[in-house]
Amino acid sequence: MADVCQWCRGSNRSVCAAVPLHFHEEIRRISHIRTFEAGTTIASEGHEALFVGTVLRGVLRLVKTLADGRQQIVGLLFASDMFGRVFSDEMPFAIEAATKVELCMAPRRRFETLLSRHHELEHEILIRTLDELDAGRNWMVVLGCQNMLERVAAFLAILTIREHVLEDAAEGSERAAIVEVPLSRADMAAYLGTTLETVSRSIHRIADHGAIEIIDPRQFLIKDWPALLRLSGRSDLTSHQFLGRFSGHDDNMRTLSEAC
Amino acid sequence: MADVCQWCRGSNRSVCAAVPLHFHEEIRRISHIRTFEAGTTIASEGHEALFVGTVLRGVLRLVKTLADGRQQIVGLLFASDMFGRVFSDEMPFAIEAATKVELCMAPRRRFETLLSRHHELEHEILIRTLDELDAGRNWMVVLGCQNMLERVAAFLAILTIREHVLEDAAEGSERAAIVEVPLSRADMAAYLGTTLETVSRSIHRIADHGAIEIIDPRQFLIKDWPALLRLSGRSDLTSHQFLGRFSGHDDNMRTLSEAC
DNA sequence: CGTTGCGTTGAAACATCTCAAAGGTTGTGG
DNA sequence: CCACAACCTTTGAGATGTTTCAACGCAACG
Repeated sequence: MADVCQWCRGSNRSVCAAVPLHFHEEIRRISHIRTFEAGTTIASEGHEALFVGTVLRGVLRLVKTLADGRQQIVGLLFASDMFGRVFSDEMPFAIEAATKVELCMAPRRRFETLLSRHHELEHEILIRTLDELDAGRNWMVVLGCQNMLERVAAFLAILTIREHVLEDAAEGSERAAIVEVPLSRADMAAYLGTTLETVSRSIHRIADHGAIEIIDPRQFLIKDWPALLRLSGRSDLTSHQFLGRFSGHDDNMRTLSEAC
Repeated sequence: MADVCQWCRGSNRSVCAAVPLHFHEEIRRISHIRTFEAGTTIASEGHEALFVGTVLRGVLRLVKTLADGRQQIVGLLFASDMFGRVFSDEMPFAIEAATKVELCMAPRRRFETLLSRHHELEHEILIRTLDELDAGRNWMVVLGCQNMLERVAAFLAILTIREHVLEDAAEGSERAAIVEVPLSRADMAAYLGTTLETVSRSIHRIADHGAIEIIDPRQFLIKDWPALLRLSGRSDLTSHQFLGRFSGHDDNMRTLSEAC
């Protein structure tokens, strides 16, 4: 329990990392760390939102299920993203573990009380919510007016940026440009608004174009980054559009994005 | 200038209406009211966000334009909605007048300064941003996994709820169930992620089903609300999902939604 | 009275979905 | 070590929904 906040003092984009250290003691007091296996439902759609928190490791998916069973993933949460819904009694979407996840979680009510006393913290959450809103609207553009090849390419491009931003921020290393997709074809399809077959076909077409090389179904080598961006139909793509301002300090990837 | 805040003291969902009256004096001091003709660009994508404010009358559209000219409307702002982007220097989307609009606007920087001094106001903005995020994600479901007939039906249903909530809140009247669509077919298409031809065909198919009657291209009589909801594929549809918590006080429409 | 802008309608082209089957990998038990 | 099942991914071919392109209708306007 003593080292709950250790992770958040590191260099990351979490709310806690953005907030003065003396807040950590208070946050620590109401928080605990838990892990969940892939596939676990952390919070159900329509139920009361009991917990909020931060993703430490793994990926969460926000899922909306229609009455007839159709599902749409409306958001993916990676390490340092906040999950849960403050100031609302009902979860508008389910929160599920897309991979094995490690979460730092706190009871929602107690966290809200804490917010009311610490406006700096609430301000940081506003900033992140605004960025998430922008990112969500950017994703609406993908869903609304891009074809399936473009959607898949855009998804891979965004994932690439995101992963390399995190890595570089953490260790400053220049790794080989490999994207690790932490999702099944079915999850990708649910996020991209299509079917798993179309996702599979699109990935192979992107590989045929020479932009990527398929290492295994979940790992791709970025062979030609400008080509990938071109296929995504979003040469305008820069990390901060989908990831928020906290991802913009990475010169290496910025160069890559601006190369087209 | 003296009555800038008059509107916001009425019964509406605006930030100002939610905040103690003594704030109005301060907000008034930095605000002014302006009208813009339909089609005017109020803020350009990628430019600095100079103003924020509230829609008093009319409809704003948030537009993202891709390099090749494709456009997606990622949000529509109605009376009492806030526009602009606090705490960001660059507008991620263009703000355009979809109809003639009347706006109460304030310089962004000065408004941010005001926010830093009045946490109640910032809190209200957080609440609204969270609700907008939920609404945006709900719209992602529409774009991601509903067919064109369902999208158009859902759009009409949401508009119906929204208009009647506002009207009923304002005057408590029980008007005939007429939806007024404040958008051209092209704008509807850009919002729904399709073409204007498909929008037109879908509207006529909905009319063929008997759910609506086309009075003129922008006015529809709701003949069978349950049928409209059924066609939308979202019988789960309640106003607060797309409109935020401030629309939930209307018993009349809630009965309508829950009738299915 | 022609022009302009917007909405509707039709028919062919196209992208994506659906259904079906095959291929590959992983883990388990014989 | 092999056989087998379970699961995920890939591939194929026909069905379907949507787009595209073109023409037409209609009202507002100069």
